Amino acid sequence: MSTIRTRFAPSPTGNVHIGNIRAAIYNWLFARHEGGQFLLRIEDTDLERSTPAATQTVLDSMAWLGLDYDGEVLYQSTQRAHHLELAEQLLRSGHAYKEDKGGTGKGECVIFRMPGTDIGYHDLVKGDLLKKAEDLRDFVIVRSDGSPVFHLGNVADDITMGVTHVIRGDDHVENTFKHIALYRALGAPVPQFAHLPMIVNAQGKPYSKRDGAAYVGEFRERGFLPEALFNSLALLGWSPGDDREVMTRDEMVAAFTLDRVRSAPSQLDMTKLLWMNGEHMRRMDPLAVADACRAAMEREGLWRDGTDMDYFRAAVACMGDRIKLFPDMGHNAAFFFDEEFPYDEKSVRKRLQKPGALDLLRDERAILAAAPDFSPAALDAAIHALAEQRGLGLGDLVHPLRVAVSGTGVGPGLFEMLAVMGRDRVLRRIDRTLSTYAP
RNA sequence: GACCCCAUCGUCUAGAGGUCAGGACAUCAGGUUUUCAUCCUGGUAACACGGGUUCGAUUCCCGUUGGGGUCGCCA
Repeated sequence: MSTIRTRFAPSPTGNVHIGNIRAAIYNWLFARHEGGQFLLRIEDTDLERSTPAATQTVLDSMAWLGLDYDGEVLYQSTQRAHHLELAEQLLRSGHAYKEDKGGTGKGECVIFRMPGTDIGYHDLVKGDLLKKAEDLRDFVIVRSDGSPVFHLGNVADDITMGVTHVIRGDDHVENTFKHIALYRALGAPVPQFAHLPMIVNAQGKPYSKRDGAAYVGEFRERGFLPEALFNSLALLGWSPGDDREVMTRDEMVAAFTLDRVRSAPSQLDMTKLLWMNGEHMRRMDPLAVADACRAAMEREGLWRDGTDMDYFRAAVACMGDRIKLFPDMGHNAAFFFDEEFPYDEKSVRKRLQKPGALDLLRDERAILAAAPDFSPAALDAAIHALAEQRGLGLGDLVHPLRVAVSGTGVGPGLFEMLAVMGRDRVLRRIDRTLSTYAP
């Protein structure tokens, strides 16, 4: 009774590419679905780039997305002696030989000898794949400076970790034939392989930094929800088979199978990701949404110390669907917290600088000052009554008032917004507006 | 160049011989609304091409075209 084991084996470079993290997500999803284990190996053999900070970036990205791994992290750099030992073993068994490859004078390296036969395997997403013997070449497994090469370390560590399913990007399919030969020569069971199509840009080329946000950290900084990025990335190449799209982690775990993974590359649609983010936000607890907005605003330096949390939460709730990303609270709703909010010139011209507009605003102020109750319904009734009394449309009263208290022509429903702001604040703002624009 | 992979609306996808080719995002047109965002209704929009196989191909096979990947003492 062997249990399924998958792994994510990134080399820490300081950034985690979305294509890479998607591979991690699929490994995680598959392991969780099968009740198996999801392991983590850091391929830190490139000492130049593999700094502690770079490794921490990988760990942070995974934690943020909820990709919890089983057991201890295996740092590949600790396995060097073992890798070299395996190379010796291959040398002894005749599966490898030493040679000054290319006669460059760099010294002898260890080269793996391909078996000279065709090698085929069944890829869990691409189907049956075969490579003819003549298309398979011997390859270096230990450099002349004595360091093990990727292929050897990768296979050796997967054997050590007992990995049963290797799920990775399809830029590795060609390597797979080499790896299979290595497993066999080492007398180890060959794992199952599943190669994922890449995430591409509109030109069909690998999606990169130039195409927009390409690293997990960037999505986090922009204020995306990890659930939304997880969901979107999972759906890029996989679908549950029904029409569900907005899904929880648990739902995806329950539905995930490798045979439903497509083998054609796909593009990440930022607009749909934004929509997905909104969907997940709407499913969140309102208090958590407010906290996340605050955190995002703090990150961007938009948070004002001393802001009353109850007022902040009410304001967030009032903004509702208008917030697509958490930082939007700071971008589009700053007027809630800023008594010196700027006035949108166009709105002022259109709503406040028309004949009689300011007089009307004074009347509205009087009514608001006298309103027995500052609830949305009561305010609605009061302003409605004034409109009726003057024979005006509701808009004639609503628009100037909105600009007077928020400086902008767009925002939440006026009466809800006034109720959240409260009488004192509203009156103060009207006074400011009046003194600013009164002739 | 050699080897390999891929091909359904603009995008993400469902589809595993017979469907009005379905859904989502985007888009367009109405409706609701004090604005915006929502929300509701409806619409436009796809099987790359050519051969087969079959009573019947989006679906199976071959080819063409197009796109991509790999060909390191990188990972």
